[in-house]
Amino acid sequence: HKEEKHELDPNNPVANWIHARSTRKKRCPYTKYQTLELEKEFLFNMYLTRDRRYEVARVLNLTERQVKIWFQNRRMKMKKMNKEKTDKEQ
Amino acid sequence: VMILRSRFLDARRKRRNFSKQATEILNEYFYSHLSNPYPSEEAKEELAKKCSITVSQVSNWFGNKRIRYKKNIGKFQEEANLYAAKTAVTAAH
DNA sequence: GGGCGTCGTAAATCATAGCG
DNA sequence: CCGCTATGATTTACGACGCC
Repeated sequence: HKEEKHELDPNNPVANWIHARSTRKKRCPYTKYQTLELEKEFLFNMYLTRDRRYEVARVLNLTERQVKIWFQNRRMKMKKMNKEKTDKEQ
Repeated sequence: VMILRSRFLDARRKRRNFSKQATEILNEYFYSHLSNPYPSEEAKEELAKKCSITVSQVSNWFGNKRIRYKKNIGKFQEEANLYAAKTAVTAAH
């Protein structure tokens, strides 16, 4: 489930690969404090309510979108860690 | 507490480079699928088994390989030729 | 039907293995 | 032993698609 429009260029195989959109925001590592607070919030609950998200974003000086995506990524990380843990036990 | 936990998590970054044979297998797949180096989940599982590493590690390897190859195709030209020749030989048999 | 969910990934960055 | 770079892993940010 992953196809984007692209034109063929036999001389450059890379031309067929997925391109990042030029409008994409550059990755900006969060501070220790921001990460710590996000982790605490995640410990409290894995899913954010609308106003909890607003509050966290305000306090940490992040956008609501960044907070939403951070939680999505954090849930994926947890899932991966759980899988590795259960895989190891079999 | 969180500090200790984060140190513990960072400790997981301890790693060894993959074996020569594993790298060989991954590179063979990569260069023989250069026009679309995105192994399916099943292909990843097979590669993981052959390389004695996890599926996650296979995904990491392809992610790193794609971006590093794309960033500097010239640097990998020799390697690309090597594996192209190698797969040509095995195909001839 | 817009907004949030997962999934797979790009790209940058981190941490260190290991070579010269 | 040391500095540097190659390499494996982790962290942000998003597109594609799903569901309600």
